[in-house]
Amino acid sequence: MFEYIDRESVLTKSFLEEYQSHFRIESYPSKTVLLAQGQVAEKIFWIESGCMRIWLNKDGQEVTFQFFLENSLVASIESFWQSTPSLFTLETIEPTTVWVADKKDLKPLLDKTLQEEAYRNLFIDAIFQRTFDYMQRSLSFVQSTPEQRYLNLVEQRPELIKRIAQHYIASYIGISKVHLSRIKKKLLKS
Amino acid sequence: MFEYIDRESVLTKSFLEEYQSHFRIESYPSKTVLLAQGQVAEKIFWIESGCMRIWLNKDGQEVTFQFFLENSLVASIESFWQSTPSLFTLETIEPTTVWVADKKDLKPLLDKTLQEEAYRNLFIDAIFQRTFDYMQRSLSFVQSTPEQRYLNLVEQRPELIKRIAQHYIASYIGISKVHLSRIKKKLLKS
DNA sequence: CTAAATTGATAACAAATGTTATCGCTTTAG
DNA sequence: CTAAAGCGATAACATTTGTTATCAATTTAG
Repeated sequence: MFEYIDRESVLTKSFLEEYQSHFRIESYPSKTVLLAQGQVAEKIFWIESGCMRIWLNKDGQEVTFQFFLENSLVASIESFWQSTPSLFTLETIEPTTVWVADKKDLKPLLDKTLQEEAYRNLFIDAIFQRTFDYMQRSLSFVQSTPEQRYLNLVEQRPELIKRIAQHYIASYIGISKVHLSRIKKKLLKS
Repeated sequence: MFEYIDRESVLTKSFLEEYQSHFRIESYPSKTVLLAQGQVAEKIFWIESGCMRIWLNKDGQEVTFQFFLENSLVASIESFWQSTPSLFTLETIEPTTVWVADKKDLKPLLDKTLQEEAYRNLFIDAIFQRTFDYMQRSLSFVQSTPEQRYLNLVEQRPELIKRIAQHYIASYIGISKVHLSRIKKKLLKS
């Protein structure tokens, strides 16, 4: 886990060791719910291998809002940060191995880390990046057709297209699975 | 301008005075472009009175992405923070009076402010709030029908519905102006 | 004050998208 | 290994949504 972070960040070794001490490794089969819609997120996950999605209920149908692959940090971020009931259910969609930590252990350490200017700036940039990602996502709905959204995904996140069942992709794009199938057929012809 | 901030934040008087010294007041008529799509944002605005929107071009049509009313801080946030070309055009939609500051003057002051824990936490919370807002917006497109998105707006931002022309609202919701008119008619009947 | 522009509603039609059901083909569980 | 579940394609049909054009009412610019 931390070999990866090390390549990407300026976190020093001592910080890393402190963080690592709070994480434990766990494995789950596919379709395991790690956080249910309505619960408050008390844990954070680092995906070592496998894949998850967050989804929510829309008139009895599951709508997928986001995917997470290995080497990413996952939490129901708004629930984790604000201690509000999660809007989403977090569920594995492949057999998945993660590093888990409890929020109560991590929070003091994070506050300490943010005292230091370099880390603080990294942290702020990371949140901003998240903001821009969501902005782009919102934008894609008013700016692009479903076909364009699919093509963007093919270009920008080809791993998702390869690994993830098509009906999940469809709801992520905001269309029905039948319609996505039609779009693919049309694209094949042209 | 700063009377307002004062009520809402923990900024001390000395900080406020330093910030205020960088702002100047300006007024524009309706339909004034303050930042064009493709330019890098070098200014930040505090709206004293009036109303703006940010929009972008979609196949020759203007699509409205966001509105800003008085007492809010406005910039093409991703352009301002990352110094990248703005995705949006910022334009007034009413006669508008703003406080303006230049990014080059504000940045050093902001860095200094963020040294202090209380301000830093405020700042981080503010960015997170922005993230959650965009998350909700993305979510609304996969989770809700256009009619539900309109009703949410009526409930949560009634000022927008009252003040802003319907065709702007329509593109903000992600539908055509004709369709919004139809939705309103249907709602009247029920 | 007056002409021009903007706004919101509406109709008629076209295109996009959803729903339901069916059918092979994989994959998974036991 | 075998039965069950999951998956992707497809067809038929219903519904939603977009497009274009028109009109009356209102607002704006000069």
